[in-house]
Amino acid sequence: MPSPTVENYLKALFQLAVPERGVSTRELAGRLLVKDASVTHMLKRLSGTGMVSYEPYRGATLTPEGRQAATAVLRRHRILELFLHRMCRLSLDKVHAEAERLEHAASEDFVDALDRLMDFPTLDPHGDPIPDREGRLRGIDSRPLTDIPPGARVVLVRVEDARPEALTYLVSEGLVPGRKVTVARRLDFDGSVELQLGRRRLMLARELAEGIHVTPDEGSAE
Amino acid sequence: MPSPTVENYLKALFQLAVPERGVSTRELAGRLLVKDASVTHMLKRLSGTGMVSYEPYRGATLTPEGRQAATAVLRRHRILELFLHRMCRLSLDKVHAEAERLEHAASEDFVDALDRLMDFPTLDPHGDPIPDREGRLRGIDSRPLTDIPPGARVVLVRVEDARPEALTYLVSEGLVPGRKVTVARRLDFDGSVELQLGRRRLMLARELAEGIHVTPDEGSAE
DNA sequence: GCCGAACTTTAGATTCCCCTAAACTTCCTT
DNA sequence: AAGGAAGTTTAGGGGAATCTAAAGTTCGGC
Ligand SMILES: [Mn+2]
Ligand SMILES: [Mn+2]
Ligand SMILES: [Mn+2]
Ligand SMILES: [Mn+2]
Repeated sequence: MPSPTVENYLKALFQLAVPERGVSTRELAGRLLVKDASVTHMLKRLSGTGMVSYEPYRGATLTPEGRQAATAVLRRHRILELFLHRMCRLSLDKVHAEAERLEHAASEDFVDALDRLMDFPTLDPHGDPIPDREGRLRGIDSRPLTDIPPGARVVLVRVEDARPEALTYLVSEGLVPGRKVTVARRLDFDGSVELQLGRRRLMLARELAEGIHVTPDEGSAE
Repeated sequence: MPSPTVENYLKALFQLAVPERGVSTRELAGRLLVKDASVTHMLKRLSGTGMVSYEPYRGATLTPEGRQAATAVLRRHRILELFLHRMCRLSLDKVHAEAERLEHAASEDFVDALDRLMDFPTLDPHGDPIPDREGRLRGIDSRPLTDIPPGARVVLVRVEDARPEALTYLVSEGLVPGRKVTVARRLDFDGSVELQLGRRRLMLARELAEGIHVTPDEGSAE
């Protein structure tokens, strides 16, 4: 059984992966909040166990086994998050930290039981897809708020959970998956976006707007 | 935040405690499946942090802070066990191992949410009392099967979860909390007990019978 | 009161995971 | 084609938790 630390490395490697390129030492170190030297050390170890293919100075990639282990962690994480939010009523900005710990302790059996209890959901409470048991994950077509032309009416489908304080703020403004908003303005010089929320207007810095993914609101004519 | 290992030591110290006597190094080592030398090492560390009072060669006792931390772990453990059994349908002989890991990852908030979800239960699925938030735990008056005179009709209130294989066997025989049975015979020379289970009779070795706690069946006249 | 068995601690090593500081590689810019 | 900045690895060390082997303590039985 891989340690929590190893599971976190694998998950990060999976989430930072871009086709055709290895994930760099620095990138991983940044994500995991450890020093570069620690990452190098761990990559060698993971490479030794066959989870990662690693070429010094060239970055690392998951092997098929590593990928499977990584998506298993991601599946546990997201099912746990949804359970914590939907059934335990923990707020959207708290579930990530809790799931971050539970994901390493929860067995497949337990997580499958939660999955059944919630009737086999496909999205976590932040709008991220839940991998199936084989590690496949369905992409959702959505675009970041920063790509939407002014005037468009959209539905939030995903609100990234990377920076907890950012998420806390967005939750406090009601900007959670499912919420409908209108894009009022886009400031091209800094990439910030102004939203119309009912009668209020809210300015979002680019950083924030980039983490909010939306689709056109084709629903209820209102 | 104490590590999982430290939490396990505190919990064991709490559960092995007998009034007026320190818990011995060997006893702890046996319970935690580590060597005596490892226990000595840890006891010094715990003594340094004020969780344990430890006198070399004389055993160890929890301080008030240590006791509080220990009962908090026990509370998490038992609420998780009940949740896994009652809501996730995991079998009685599997919940302990799962809770043993989750207890170190689950926050008080999460566990309190489960507690509410299950309407503030007082007993775990093995019949052990769930400590309240202050660490108080209600004793249940029951006696081990080995103390019951032949002919008595009794209700199982507690089935110890120490040895997993034993529990698996008892579950397979339907010997779970709530089950009513009649004591058929008691073999004084080895302490084993024969039960009448409907039309079947079942012989239980002393080892097993000692871990089954019962009260007189005052319920339904049948 | 002593002696040995049972128990406990000490000493020294190992694994995992992290750190800092120094050396090394890569690759962009001039 | 350097030269240097950015990125990476190596070297050396530390804390947590474990182990084995050896030394020390306690205590019941004679
Ligand atoms: Mn994690
Ligand atoms: Mn999420
Ligand atoms: Mn445990
Ligand atoms: Mn239990």
